[in-house]
Amino acid sequence: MERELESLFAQKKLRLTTPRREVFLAMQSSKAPLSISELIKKCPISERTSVYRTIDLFVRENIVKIVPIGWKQKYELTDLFKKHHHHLSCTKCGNLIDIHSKNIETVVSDVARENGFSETDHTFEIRGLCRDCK
Amino acid sequence: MERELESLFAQKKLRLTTPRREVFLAMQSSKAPLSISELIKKCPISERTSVYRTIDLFVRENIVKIVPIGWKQKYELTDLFKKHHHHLSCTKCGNLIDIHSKNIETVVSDVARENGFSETDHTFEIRGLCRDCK
DNA sequence: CATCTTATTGCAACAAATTTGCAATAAGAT
DNA sequence: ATCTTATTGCAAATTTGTTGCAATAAGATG
Repeated sequence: MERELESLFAQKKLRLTTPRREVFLAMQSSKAPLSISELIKKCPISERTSVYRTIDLFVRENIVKIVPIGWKQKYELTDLFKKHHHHLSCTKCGNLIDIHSKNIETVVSDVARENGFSETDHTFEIRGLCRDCK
Repeated sequence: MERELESLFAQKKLRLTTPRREVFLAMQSSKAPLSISELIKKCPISERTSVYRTIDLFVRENIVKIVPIGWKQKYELTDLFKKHHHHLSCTKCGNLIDIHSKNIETVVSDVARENGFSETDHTFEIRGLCRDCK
């Protein structure tokens, strides 16, 4: 998997540097999406500035995507690394549940088609109380 | 409708001040959701600070809700003032299309129920190219 | 393996966005 | 018309994000 990273970067002709490795591993080891400030905390070896630059790079290179979670922008690995999914977000305990729903995807493409839209990306989130909190 | 505003505020026991009136009217007169900086520009009478405070209040009071649009946080009046809808967002021309889809709502409640979630709110956006841009 | 080239880093300085404290003001109650 | 107190405007502080540049280290080359 360290292996995997190397070939990924080689393929994209990007240098595999310390901050890039650190940021990628931080993202990979987190079960939930991370905000920039969380990411900066999780990457103590790298300068703040480098984390910003790295995450920008990762977004451009389609390694990481931006997801809006509970009204904040967060980052998570793209579908290349993690199966496409959406989130249920508990507003009480803050927990996130990953969901994989065929129906959501169907609605997305139906709505896009009906409106003559060529979809590149979509966002879906449900907020509320989870089983335990309600 | 100015009438409407007054009774709304009276009901919530909030003072109807100049910044609150200005922010509300700005939101109401805009067809698309607004970012804070757009809102500040649209509210020249009120201090920047007051716009921040007002929008926070409006969110707390469920007058305004936050919507993620094209990776930015924007604000728009809640369903109390504008029929519930979602957005198609063109990444080329920046245009927004409002959509009212029964199917989306169905999927939302199905998914929530299946996961023992009691839904309070949800987010849905499709990004891509609109009819004209593709 | 040593050397070379050049992308990337760290740091410091800057700029922008957001928050806070507080005295002055003005809503709305009496 | 007066009083009480929430809210405002303003200035200062803080936090968040950006930029320029010299030093460094990836990875290419011989």
